[in-house]
Amino acid sequence: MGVLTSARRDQRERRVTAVADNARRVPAYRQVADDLRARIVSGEYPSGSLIPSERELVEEFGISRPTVRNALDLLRNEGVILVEHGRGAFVRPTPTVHRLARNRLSRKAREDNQGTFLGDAATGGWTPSVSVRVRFESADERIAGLLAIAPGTEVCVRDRLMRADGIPVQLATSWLPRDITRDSVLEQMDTGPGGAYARIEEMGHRLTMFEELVGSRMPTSDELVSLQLAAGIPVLTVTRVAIAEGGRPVEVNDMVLSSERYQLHYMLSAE
Amino acid sequence: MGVLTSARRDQRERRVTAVADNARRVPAYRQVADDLRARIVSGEYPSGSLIPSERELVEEFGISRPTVRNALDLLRNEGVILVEHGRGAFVRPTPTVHRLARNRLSRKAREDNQGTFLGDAATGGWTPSVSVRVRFESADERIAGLLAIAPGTEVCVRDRLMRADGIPVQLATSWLPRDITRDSVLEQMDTGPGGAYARIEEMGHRLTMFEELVGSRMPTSDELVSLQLAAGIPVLTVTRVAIAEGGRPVEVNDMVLSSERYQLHYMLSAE
DNA sequence: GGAGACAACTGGTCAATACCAGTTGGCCGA
DNA sequence: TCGGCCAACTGGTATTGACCAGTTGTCTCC
Repeated sequence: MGVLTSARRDQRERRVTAVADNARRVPAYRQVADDLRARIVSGEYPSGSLIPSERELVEEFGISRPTVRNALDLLRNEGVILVEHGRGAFVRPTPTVHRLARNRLSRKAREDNQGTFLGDAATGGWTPSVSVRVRFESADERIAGLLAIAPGTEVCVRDRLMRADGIPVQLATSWLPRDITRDSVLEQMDTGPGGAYARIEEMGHRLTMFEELVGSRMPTSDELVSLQLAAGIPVLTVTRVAIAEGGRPVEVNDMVLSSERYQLHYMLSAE
Repeated sequence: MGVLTSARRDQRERRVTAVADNARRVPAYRQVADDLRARIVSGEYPSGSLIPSERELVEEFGISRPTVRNALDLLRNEGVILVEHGRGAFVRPTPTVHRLARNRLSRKAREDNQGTFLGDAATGGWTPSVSVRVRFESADERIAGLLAIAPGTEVCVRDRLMRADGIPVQLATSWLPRDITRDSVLEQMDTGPGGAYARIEEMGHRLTMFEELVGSRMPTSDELVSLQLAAGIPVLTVTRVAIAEGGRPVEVNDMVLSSERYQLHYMLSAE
């Protein structure tokens, strides 16, 4: 006999007595989800531990398996549990958050290390690694607008996948006008010490500003795979435009970060 | 007879021929979701329109209702459709994005209008309204740390719900040390022209810096209700610390924004 | 002793069915 | 004419039953 039997009877009695409150009958699958969530936050099911199997929960609560699965789906979409076929459902360990340093784009920070991602790694104390793919294409409407060039102009595109301690944490795609990158190391996979921004400056485009546009959304299925995201975890999106002396935009950088592992840190003047 | 019958037979034949590819059998509910999603992006089901009812889809695809619901749940969690009990499922219209201005915290912007939210409204051209609740409590660990005060010190807490054109778009909670707010309009609901920051400066705390920490997560059930969020839409979280001359933090502000309706805009110096 | 088969778990998918709960519009009676 | 009721839609919740598909430990056979 499950706990829900009495709970439901209570609800029914409340309805019968026609109390004026708006309290709705709580569906069984919600009750189960709430119960399990409570056990997790209370520590009864510690982080990383296996929670009872679906069939065990069927027994315990006295409800059918679809209803149990409905409850577990809720917790999964909230990012509370992690389900593995053939193994079971685990309490999701909360990963450490990498805080993107507020000064990550300052000239000094850029000179001190190999690039912004490697700089973040140095600040955060984790081991970075990057996979790069370079290709060329015609600028579409959006990129052309952000780079202030004509649509169709050839641009150099750098796709990168960044890892922290081997775990994929960030996807980035940069677009640079080809007239800046042509015959430079920017069209190679490794841009050398100081990163791409150092090379851009060496070619006479002194950077003055970075503009960042921050949003958030659920990951696409591609991102879900490449960032190894769990269900119910959104991504942070950052579009950065690097602006050189004279106001010319020289790079657009679209970043996708696991919201579970990243926070962005900004410092703004009050003036 | 549904479209899936032949699709599934194809899969089975492919398995029998033992082709070396890793193509898995695609579950029926996934196929239905993919099909419906394709119809939506193709424009066959325009934005805001009603898609066929669950029972109609059962007929069309020749599958059971639980399977249809499974497919619709997918689309719902992706934010593709919006389901209303008793009415049907609608193609989700993509709402307009409010871009939080890069200069929203500059002194000039603050002087020009009633506060940052009202300033954003002026920039974005929508009609703002705010509900405020003021209360007092003891600072917990986190707030005390951010405000550089002793835990347990009494603080003034301002809870706000901001609306754009009547639609709730932002939740904010501010903590201010009571020694700053005592006997001031900051403990009233309406802080007057220029907003809270203007009052803080009038009391002799000239603001020099704002620090912002940006993250993202799925909404809590409370936030889901008060921000009227659809399933599958994450929220942006911003923790802002206002720092006065001399380096003293004078306000901590936790903001929760619908990621669907907000983007944050930052401008960073390259120096 | 080691490799492989297999049993016994785990979750994943799907059907058929029943009834509850909002919404809507039309019909009927006052 | 107008108000209210009700039928016929819509999605929401839950059951029972079945079989598929990964994972893992054990047991047997070589």
